[in-house]
Amino acid sequence: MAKADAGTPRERYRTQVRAEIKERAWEQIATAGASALSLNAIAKQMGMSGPALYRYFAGRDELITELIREAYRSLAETLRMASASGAGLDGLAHALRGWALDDPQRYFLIYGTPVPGYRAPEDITGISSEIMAILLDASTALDTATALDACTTVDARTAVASDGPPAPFTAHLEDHRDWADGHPAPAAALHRALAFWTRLHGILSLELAGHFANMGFDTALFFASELDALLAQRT
Amino acid sequence: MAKADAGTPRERYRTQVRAEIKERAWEQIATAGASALSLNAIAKQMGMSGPALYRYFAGRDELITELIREAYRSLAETLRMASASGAGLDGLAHALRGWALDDPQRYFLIYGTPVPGYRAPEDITGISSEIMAILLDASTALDTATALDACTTVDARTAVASDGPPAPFTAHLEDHRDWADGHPAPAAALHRALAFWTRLHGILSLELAGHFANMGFDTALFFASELDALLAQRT
DNA sequence: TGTACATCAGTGAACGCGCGTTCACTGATGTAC
DNA sequence: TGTACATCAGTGAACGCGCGTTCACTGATGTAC
Repeated sequence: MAKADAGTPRERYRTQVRAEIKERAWEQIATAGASALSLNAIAKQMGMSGPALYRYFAGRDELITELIREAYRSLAETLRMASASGAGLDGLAHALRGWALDDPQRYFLIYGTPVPGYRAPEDITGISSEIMAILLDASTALDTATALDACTTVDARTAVASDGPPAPFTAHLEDHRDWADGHPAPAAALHRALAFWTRLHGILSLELAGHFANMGFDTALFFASELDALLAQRT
Repeated sequence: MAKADAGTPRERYRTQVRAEIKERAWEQIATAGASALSLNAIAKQMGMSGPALYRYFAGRDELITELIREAYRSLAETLRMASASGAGLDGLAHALRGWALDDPQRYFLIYGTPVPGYRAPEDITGISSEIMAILLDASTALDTATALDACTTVDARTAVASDGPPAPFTAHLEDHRDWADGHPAPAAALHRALAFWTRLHGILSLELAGHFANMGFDTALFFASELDALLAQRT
């Protein structure tokens, strides 16, 4: 009767098979992309008949949704661990990059071309804003540290990062910060977090899609360069 | 016998029907994404039978390839016109944004999630590097103008844009500029062009995918802000 | 100008495929007395 | 401990669908004399 009957052998078997289905699904996605994911193909690969999967998922849509959820959770946990190890925005960036390179199609499942009409369920929005919260934490920490530096050193190049009037868009964010969901980050940190997200996504998505192939430069170096510029920039 | 028999009524009809097929294809892509594109559905919508389309395209793959080519050509022409009107990098950025917002799925056809295994034909690479050349022109022009400013004015904030030793990645590009395809742009301009591309793509792709929906800030303002930062940045 | 022929757009039937999904059923596993 | 029953994983057949693609054919349009 209890909802979490995880102890009984049958329940353990169930979760195990569910896990294997998802495992095969990830393999398929990595090989041929999410649009090619097929229940029958997964079943065949597991040595079962197609309808058997309906014991574990209500249908293809539910499986895909679960995979998206899993991708979000995996990314959130990766960033949470990087954050916990005290690496700051720089560490988050490299954790993000590592996670993306680890399974490009998983990255695209979250940040790739949207399929028109699909709506992500409610709980995924939650994970998504948890990710944003981690970014905002690190962003706030950076700005705070920079401000302290500026007070205790005479290095003008560091000081400029928190000097002068705020950028127009930073000012705009003062009045449009609902998406930060109550996070106490200053507007400058919101601004930096947004730039962090979009700039790194820009590089990663083009890199993973192969648009840098045959261009010959070192993509890791470019990534690091953009990251440096971002961290040094005044918002 | 001549290859371009564009004058004869039959040829005019042919190109007209071909154009309508592509038109319907774009409508379908805009509605349901590229993966949902179906020859039979297009034929039905035009009031013909499915096999009729094989008079105009060798198959689904050729049609999609042609659409991708058309998207690249459209983008290249849009940027070429913006460039010709003398608007510089700023104008290119807004032309790019307008083009992307005009038909998000067309943008994703070029810059979206790649389908593993697909290889673009040779001539598309050509258009792609033509786009890059336009970017490099504008980027070079900006750096040159900035350098002149720095010589004739005493505004230190402008001068810093071309001051000091080059960034490490700019130095790296000195040795890895084959992709510029003989373009005479200085390495700093290559660097800025790359940042232009990836940063704006980062914003646009997330915006078009709906990741900014319900965040409440003005995406156009964010775009302009990132553009300003990019143009002011020293490379 | 009309007649004979070639070109070619479009049709309808058909093939084979794989998809998601349903349903009635079998057989093994777990549970209650 | 064994017996009766309930649970439930998995099967195989079937449905309906739409897809890309081929093929032989019809009929209209253009061309050559």
